Amino acid sequence: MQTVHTPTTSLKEKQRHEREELIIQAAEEVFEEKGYYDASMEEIAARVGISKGTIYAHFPGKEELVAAIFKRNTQTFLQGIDVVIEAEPTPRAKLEALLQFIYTGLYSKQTRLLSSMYNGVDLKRMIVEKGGSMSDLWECLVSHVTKLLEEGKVVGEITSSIPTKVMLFSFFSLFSPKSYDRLLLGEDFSHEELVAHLRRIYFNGIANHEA
Amino acid sequence: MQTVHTPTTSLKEKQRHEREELIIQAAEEVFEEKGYYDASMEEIAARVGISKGTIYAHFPGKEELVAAIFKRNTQTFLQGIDVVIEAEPTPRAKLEALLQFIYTGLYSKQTRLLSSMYNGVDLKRMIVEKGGSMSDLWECLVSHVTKLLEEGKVVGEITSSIPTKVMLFSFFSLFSPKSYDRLLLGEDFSHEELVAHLRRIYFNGIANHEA
Amino acid sequence: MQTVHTPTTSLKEKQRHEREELIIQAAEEVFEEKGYYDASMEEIAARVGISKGTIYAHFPGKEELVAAIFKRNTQTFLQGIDVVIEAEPTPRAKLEALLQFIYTGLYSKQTRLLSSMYNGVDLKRMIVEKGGSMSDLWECLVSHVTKLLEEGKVVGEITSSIPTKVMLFSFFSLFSPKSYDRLLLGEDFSHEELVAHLRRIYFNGIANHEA
Amino acid sequence: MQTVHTPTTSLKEKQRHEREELIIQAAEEVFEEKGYYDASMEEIAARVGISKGTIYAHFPGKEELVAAIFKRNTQTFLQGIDVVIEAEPTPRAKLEALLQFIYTGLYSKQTRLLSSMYNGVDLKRMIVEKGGSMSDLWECLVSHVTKLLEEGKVVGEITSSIPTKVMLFSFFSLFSPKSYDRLLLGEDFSHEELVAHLRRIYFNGIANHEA
DNA sequence: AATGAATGAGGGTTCATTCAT
DNA sequence: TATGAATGAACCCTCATTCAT
Repeated sequence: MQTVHTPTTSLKEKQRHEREELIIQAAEEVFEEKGYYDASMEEIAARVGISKGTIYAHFPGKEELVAAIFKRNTQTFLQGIDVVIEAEPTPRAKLEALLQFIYTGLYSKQTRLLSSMYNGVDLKRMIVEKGGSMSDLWECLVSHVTKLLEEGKVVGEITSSIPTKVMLFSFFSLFSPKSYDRLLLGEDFSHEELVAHLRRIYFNGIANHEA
Repeated sequence: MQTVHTPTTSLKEKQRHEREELIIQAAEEVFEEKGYYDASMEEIAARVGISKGTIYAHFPGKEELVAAIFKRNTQTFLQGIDVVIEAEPTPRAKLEALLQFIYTGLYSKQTRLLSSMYNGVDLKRMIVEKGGSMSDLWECLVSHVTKLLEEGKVVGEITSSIPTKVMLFSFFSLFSPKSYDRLLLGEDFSHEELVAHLRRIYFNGIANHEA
Repeated sequence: MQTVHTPTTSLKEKQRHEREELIIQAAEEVFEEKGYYDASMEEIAARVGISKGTIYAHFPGKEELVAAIFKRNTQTFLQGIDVVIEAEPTPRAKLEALLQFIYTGLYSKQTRLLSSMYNGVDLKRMIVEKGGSMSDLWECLVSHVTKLLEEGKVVGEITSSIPTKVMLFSFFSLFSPKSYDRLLLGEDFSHEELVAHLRRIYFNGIANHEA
Repeated sequence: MQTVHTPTTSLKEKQRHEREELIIQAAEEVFEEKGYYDASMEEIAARVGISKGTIYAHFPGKEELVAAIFKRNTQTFLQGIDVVIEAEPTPRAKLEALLQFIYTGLYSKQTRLLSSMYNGVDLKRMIVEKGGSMSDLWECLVSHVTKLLEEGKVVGEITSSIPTKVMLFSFFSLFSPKSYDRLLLGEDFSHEELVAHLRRIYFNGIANHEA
């Protein structure tokens, strides 16, 4: 009997989720293309093929739409991190795998989106207020990398003469997707090639050359 | 007669320039504090102590105000680069000096400003369209760094096994001021310490270790 | 067959009526609490425990819902008037009874509702257009009071030196529930006390003091 | 010298005031015609012959526009009250004069406006919050009438057997302009006639008949 | 017949830009 | 030339109403 009703409910739930997913995707596109302010609810709606009002049936407002984007991406992303890391033997190998995962995965998109919106609203405030999940992604990432770097120091793979925090900072600086990458690199490099080179620079840069 | 008028004209010209400078300074402040959208012409004018309308006597619009900021910074900046570079002997020393100059100078502010506004407007389009001068800074910087990197390769200071373009990219990635620097680093490092560490990572990363 | 169906139909009819009654009650509540504009169909529906759409199966729109409220109240009210009046001997006694009936009965609510919504919509137009029934209540009331006042004049209970129309106007002015009653009176008076005093003022005011 | 500047300033001030006055007048019209909600800033602006935005240069928002209306009316009104009262000898005469003043003056419009908007917004809240002046009018009026009624009781003109508060309430009930006055009275009475009759009813109603 | 997701017109508000003074 | 009042387009959001299920 409940088997009769449960599917019915999940059908609607499912449709609702699909619709929300479509909205989030469109919003993501438009936000990235135009930035937070020039992205209008109207255009987002139009790109989904629905009306403005419908968005508000799914998300309370524009800010919450941004928060939802981050939340979704965060969830997807966090799920992958552990799997990737555990598959590798040494701290350095783990870091390299993490790096590959980040750079080729949706962290790339996320960061690009973030940077396209930073200082959009009080995006800082907003993400702190509404998106506990956003901080989660960040903290999870930071704690993983920190742990790996320190393990690397312990096993002698990584030099101890540079503070871990600086290495952490370099890590994110070097591998964060830049909006000017194409500008600098032209079309000469694939993502894969680029990341391979950057990896070499980074690990050479932090390597323990005395070993 | 014209000898009477010419100085008068230059006086006015001078005053005009001073006024524009004041506007640009105020605009720079407000844009960085609030981002492109939340910065209002009203507030910029108020901070200069003039009226909105007067801004329009000097700049055609808000976008052009941004362009003017970049243009002025560019000019100031370009003037310093050559001096700094020429004072050093080797390619690597030149690069390090350039780096120091960049990181401690106003390129820092410029970048921060840029990132605080990126995707504010169609800032991408705008800078391309209106800011020929913007590209100038960029291209000058790029050509200098490229030249130095290649010279370093020639003299054997720098490994030839990584493409110059990638090194270039790394250079800017690693040393560009990030909005999350304080977040990652806390208050533990001064700018000077940080740049010293990053320099070590970078040059170790691209060093020719066979030498 | 039709004997089978007829009761079925009336059952449905009855249920339909009950449903409409529930909607009207909820609407009345919400309209009075929030006023016409801030009352949303959503909330009315929610308070009945049905969906918005269902309301539209019973009433063509929000305005008609208001009209229906007045219509129902009118009917209920008109039924009481005659009974009350006939039970009294003299015109003045009839008027006093009527007054008591009005003031303690649902005319009070009606008027409060009306005033809470007046100029809500083009409520004026609407009531004229849609609520023939509304005018009915009004006209019935007016004709009864007019008749009683004139009878009172004839029997010498009421002064003839004031036009009946003015007395009529005073009647409604004095006894209409005001939204500021609590404001002026504080908590010092019960409805009963207040109406007793007002009755005295009114009848003293219109009394034939020569008699 | 200051005589040169002062007029310049007052000219602009004056123009500003005139413009505000025009806006308030138009707003008053539209609010009364349509009620708070159906009155759109657009229409108010159109009726002044200006654009929507201009209204916002004078008033922070729609609610404040309402508050401004009340404030202005209040000021105008309060100025008249004392003058009118002092010119009369006895409490009753003062009350009658006050009544005449109220009924024929702009209190009439004010009340009509108020009633046309009551329950519009949280108009209650709003007026309390923003329009200290609104309460002022009310309290001033109430305190005057109360005082006069009690003086009347002391000198024996007015019966002591009805609480002053009730008389107060009756006073406002009877003389407040009603939206249904024309409905009840037709075109048979002028304001003057009507107020004369009501005055008689009221004072007869509260008179001390034992005297 | 009931649902509630979707619609879309409409409203208040902001602000870059213009222009009469 | 400087001013700042005025403009008006654009935006976010609400909610009565509709309609596919």
